[in-house]
Formats: sequence, C-alpha cells, structure tokens
Amino acid sequence: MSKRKETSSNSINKEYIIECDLTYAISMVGGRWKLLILCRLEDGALRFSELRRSISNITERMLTLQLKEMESDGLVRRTVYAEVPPRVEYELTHTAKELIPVWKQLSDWGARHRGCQMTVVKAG
Amino acid sequence: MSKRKETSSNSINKEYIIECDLTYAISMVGGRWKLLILCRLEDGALRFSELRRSISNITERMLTLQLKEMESDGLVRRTVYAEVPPRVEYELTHTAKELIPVWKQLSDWGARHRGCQMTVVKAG
DNA sequence: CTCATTACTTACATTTTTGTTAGTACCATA
DNA sequence: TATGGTACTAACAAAAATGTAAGTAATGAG
Repeated sequence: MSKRKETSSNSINKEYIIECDLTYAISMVGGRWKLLILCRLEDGALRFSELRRSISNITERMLTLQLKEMESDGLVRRTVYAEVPPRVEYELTHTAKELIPVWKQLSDWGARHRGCQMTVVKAG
Repeated sequence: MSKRKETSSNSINKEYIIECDLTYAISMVGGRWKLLILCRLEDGALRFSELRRSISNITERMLTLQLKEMESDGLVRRTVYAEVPPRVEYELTHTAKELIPVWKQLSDWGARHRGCQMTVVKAG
C-alpha cells in the first residue's frame, strides 16, 4: 500500500509519448539542463568540475543526475581516470553528436526570436 | 508573508536559462505536449476538438494550457468563429513554421535511436 | 593533524508540471 | 424539458523536477 497507483496517468502518458519518435527525442533531451550540458561538450571532453563551473547556476546534484541519465541514454560517455584527486571526463557519444545540428538550429531560432521579444520589452 | 521567497532559485534559474538562445528555445517548445501539438498543426489549422481527438491522451485542461502559452509566445494563432456550437481554430504562426525542420530532424533522430533501444529491450 | 580538492551521494524541502473532476454558456434537437 | 456538442474554466490533488544542505573517501600540502 505504499504505492499510490501502479500506473499513474502521468506514467502512462510518459510511455505513450515515447511511442512517438519526436517526443521520444524530447524526453531524451528535454528539461532545464540537458541540452545546455550537451552543448558545453560540443568541442570535446570536459571534467565534472569544468562543466559545473561553465554552467554557473547548476548544482552538483543536478549535474550528476543529468549526466547519469544521459550516460544511461547513450548520450554521454564517462571516463574515470585513476588519479587522486579523482578525474572524471564526459564527452558526447556519436548518438549525441548527431544532435549538434538540431541544437544549433534551435539556438539560431532562439537568437532570432528572443531578440525581437527583448526589443519589445525595452520599448514597453 | 504568504510568499515563501520572492525569488526562488527555481525561478532565477528559469531566467538565467532564458539568457541562452538555446534554452530559451527549449523553454518555448519543451514539456510533454507542445511539440506534439505543433506538429499536428503542420498541415494546417485544426479546431480544438480535432486536436484533442488527434492526441488521444491529452486532457482538455492540458491542451488549453499549452495552446494558451503557445499563443502568448507567438507560436500559434487562435481564430474564433462566431458560430453555435463555437468553433475555434489553431494554426502555426510564421515563427512556429520556422521550427518545422527542427522537429523533423529531432523526429528522425528519435526514429533512428528509438529503434535501436527497443531491439535491446526485446533481447534482454 | 588539519585543510583543501574532486566527484560524487543522501535526506529532505520546495516548486513546477500534470492530471482529475466538476462546472460554465450557448444553442439545437428530440 | 432533457440531452448533447463545443470550447473552455476553476478548484483541487498527485507526481515529477529541481534545489538545499550536509556528508563521503582518497590523498597531498602545509
């Protein structure tokens, strides 16, 4: 009786959505941090602390969680170097590299339309 | 004293993220339903009930909320016809149409990689 | 011995997102 | 008068996402 519902609508919808190629992709890459992390890795591997410093507002917990999920989804590769202090590097997999044009396009779109909005805001 | 914090970190991060073109775009188009709705409108305007029926798991509330947000973000245009019963149609704006190649690419990516994963799952 | 560094983990709290249920106004039809 | 369709809205509840604060192990520097 600790589980409320075995299959909440929320989870059912999650499954349902994964039956669609598009929303499957969104579920891999959506949320507040994932694309931001991925695009930081575009130019090559970075270690955990470098990622953390490069995304100033992210917490260690969030970075860990997102990286873990993306690792298990096959988007990033994690390499541990047996050194002290520890060194762990993250890099894009081939699968994730295929997304580079997507986030570039999205980013361009964002640049075009964010610009407009800010002008309006300034004018108001 | 009803507000807990004037500026929760959560909201602050939302703002922060909107300073990046990429995550600004994600914030426009992310979440469980938005892209799914947009791509339903790719071939032309649909009325509310058509959208609802075409996305079988969405609730009226969610559809309303998402459409409203996208309308105020300039992604969909809402047209009300003064008929009884009421008829309201939604269509993509020019801004949203610029995103068509993005969701096509994402969808293609999803198709390629979802396929792989399912094979693995079946094998396990 | 103490402190610092790195890459985390854990328990918990808060915020945001999503879903449930019921209700609205309008008119047509039976 | 009752029912049905359309496009919603409102109050509430549940679930998911995100954030906070503290702690861990290993080891080298001082």
